[in-house]
Amino acid sequence: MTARVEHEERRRQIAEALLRIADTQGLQSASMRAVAAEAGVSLRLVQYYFTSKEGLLLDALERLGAQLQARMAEWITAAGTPPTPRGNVTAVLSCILPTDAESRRITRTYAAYYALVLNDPELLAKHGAAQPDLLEGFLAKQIRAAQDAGEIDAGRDAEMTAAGLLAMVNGLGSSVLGGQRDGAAALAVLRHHLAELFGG
Amino acid sequence: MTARVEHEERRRQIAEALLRIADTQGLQSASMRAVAAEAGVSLRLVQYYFTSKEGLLLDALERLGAQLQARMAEWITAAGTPPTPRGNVTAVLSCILPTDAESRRITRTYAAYYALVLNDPELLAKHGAAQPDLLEGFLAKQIRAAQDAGEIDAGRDAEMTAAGLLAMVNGLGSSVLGGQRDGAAALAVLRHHLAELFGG
DNA sequence: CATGCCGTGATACAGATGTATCATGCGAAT
DNA sequence: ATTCGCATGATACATCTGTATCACGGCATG
Repeated sequence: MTARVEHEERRRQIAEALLRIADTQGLQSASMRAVAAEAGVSLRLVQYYFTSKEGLLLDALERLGAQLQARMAEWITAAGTPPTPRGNVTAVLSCILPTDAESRRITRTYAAYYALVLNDPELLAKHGAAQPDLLEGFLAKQIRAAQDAGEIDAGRDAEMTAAGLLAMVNGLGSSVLGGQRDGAAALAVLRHHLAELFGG
Repeated sequence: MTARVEHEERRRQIAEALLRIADTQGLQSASMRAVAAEAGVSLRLVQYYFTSKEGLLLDALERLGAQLQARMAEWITAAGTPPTPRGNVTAVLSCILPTDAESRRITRTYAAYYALVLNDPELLAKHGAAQPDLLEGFLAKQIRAAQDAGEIDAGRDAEMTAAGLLAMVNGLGSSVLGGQRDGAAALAVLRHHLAELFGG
């Protein structure tokens, strides 16, 4: 009936169905059956292409990470040529903030995974959890470059500043998802601090 | 058999059992039966003192909020007399960071609730969700006081600075819970930014 | 003394969930 | 042409979950 279907394509289809559910209803609601229905396939197929639910969750998480990375790359190139440290930092940080539909989606879904990982630390181990550290390193490098160019006071600690900025953006994102403020207000807070770090 | 037991005491006992489970195993694992077992009572009693699970969750959340508030009050008074704006800000922010057992517990449990609220926004409505805003207002007031005293550059926007600091602390807390860094490192980042805001 | 409510236990119920099993059709290789 | 493995469907199973029901002993109030 089916003639050797492409596995990767089916896996993508199913994993993205899970991400869609995680975004709109939370990971709690992402049961095997719900994912199957969302993907338009039978429960059996979800079992077939992903042996266990844990496998499905991990695969979808990797795809989510790739999506975020792609978005960051886009925002960096859109920041103008030639790339400047300030442009890169601004692009990466604003791109994480839930300001438009896609970033809201990504942020919400990441938050759902975060909660999952908190009480199932083994899951974290099975996933390359180095992403935040890489980002922090990238930011620190940009800040050092800006210091060398005289745009930022050389007395500042680049690593500390990078860590603080990234944490602030994460916190701002949480406040947006929690309904405490909207994306524009969060962006304003970020811009304010960036303006204070680089020249006004 | 029982002779008119004190309701409030039983409710406290049960709600704290839920908080204990939420801390150690996550809210997912806090089923009615698990809470009953942890509290050392029968399932029926949990049902009796809290009609529904939602009621139990909300009650426990209020208690958690009270615990955090008490901790902040302690840390503020421990910051020295007379209270200074810088002392207050430092106390409140460091007190939220998961650096010791109790703050880890509170932060973890709040994170669990945060995930719950994300995909069940009605729950948020039934709970006084103004807490973060109040905190932000308090911080902004302290910062303005420091500005009046000449400790902070008067050109800064107090509200933006307060929002940024609070978000940063939340983000740092998440990174600690996620295992990216330990409490001491998070505290160092916070201290670095506070030193930059106030004089070194 | 009788009546009725309060606190508690045991158990039932319906639904959901992850996973396993059995079956079947189709295409390719021998 | 037969055989075998891949892709898929239907269904079963054991477990857990929140909630509801039935029952019963004790204490206070009439």
